[in-house]
Amino acid sequence: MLSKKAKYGLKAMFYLGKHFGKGPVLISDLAEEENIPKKFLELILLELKKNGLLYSKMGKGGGYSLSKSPEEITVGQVVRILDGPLAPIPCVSKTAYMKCAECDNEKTCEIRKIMMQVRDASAAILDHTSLMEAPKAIFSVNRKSK
Amino acid sequence: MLSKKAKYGLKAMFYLGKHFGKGPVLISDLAEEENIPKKFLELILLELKKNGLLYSKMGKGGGYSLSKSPEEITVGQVVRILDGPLAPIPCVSKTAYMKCAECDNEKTCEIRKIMMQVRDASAAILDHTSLMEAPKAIFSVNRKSK
DNA sequence: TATATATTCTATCGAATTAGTAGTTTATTT
DNA sequence: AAATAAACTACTAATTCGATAGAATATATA
Repeated sequence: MLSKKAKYGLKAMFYLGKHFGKGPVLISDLAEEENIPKKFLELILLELKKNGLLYSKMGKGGGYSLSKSPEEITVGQVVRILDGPLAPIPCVSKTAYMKCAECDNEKTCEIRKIMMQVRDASAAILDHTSLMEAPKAIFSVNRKSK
Repeated sequence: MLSKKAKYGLKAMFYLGKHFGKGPVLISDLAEEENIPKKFLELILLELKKNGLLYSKMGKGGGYSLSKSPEEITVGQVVRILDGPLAPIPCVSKTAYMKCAECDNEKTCEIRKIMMQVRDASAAILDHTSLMEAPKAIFSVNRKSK
């Protein structure tokens, strides 16, 4: 499940994507426009900033803006920062791999094989969808064998 | 993230799949073989039984077995019972749809469009992978447009 | 330099979820 | 009746989620 945090974060990022090049946006405005609890949004934007996706400026005339163009920021990046790895289980994560405590033979683990496919499919979609092209459905899943 | 509950449940189901046709399996044996806390496993098996995936018998000579052949049970079914809908957000779930509280225009919601793709990709994999064919990689994700 | 503005930081909090455990009850076989 | 094994009920500790509160810091401008 996508957390509210990630959902709010994505909303904010899309909003900032639409405003890209038009100067900084205030947290307050963003919160009101997108119906996000302001204080919660503060933390979210800060986290996205610390991970290099946002630029901010304090004081009058300040606010938040994307640190690069919307085409260069993917939904996958945002989700990973706010919700952690896309992988359903740590042992199939490419960005945060961790061996299963119990599992002795990773090669033969059925669960791992399936979840690997799920991870790959999800990552393929989320990592190739930027804040610009988001609305387009650019992927499909095709049956191969059997 | 796949919960431990679902992970244990899948392990148990694969185990029962391998023992299909060889008589009932004891919770105790299953718990020990697969390194699952016995009491926790009890609850899991009960839930899978109540949802029609397992058959059980009390008393001596009793135990658990699949209620149908392993080919007929998919990983998706097991995960949905134990962890709920596959969809990352309720508004893209086919089995447990729920409108987003805030969202006024579902058609134009970017997040929804992306998560719909993720759901479809995940469901395609999990719903077409049975307890038998689990180890095979039968799907791939192909880029379409752009 | 004082003031207003806006982000940043630290801390806390209630509710829900997760991952179990304990103990009792019921059904079944011998 | 005794042994066996699942079924049921009820907790609980620890963590995560979704926030909120208030103070600190940086920046612009008058």
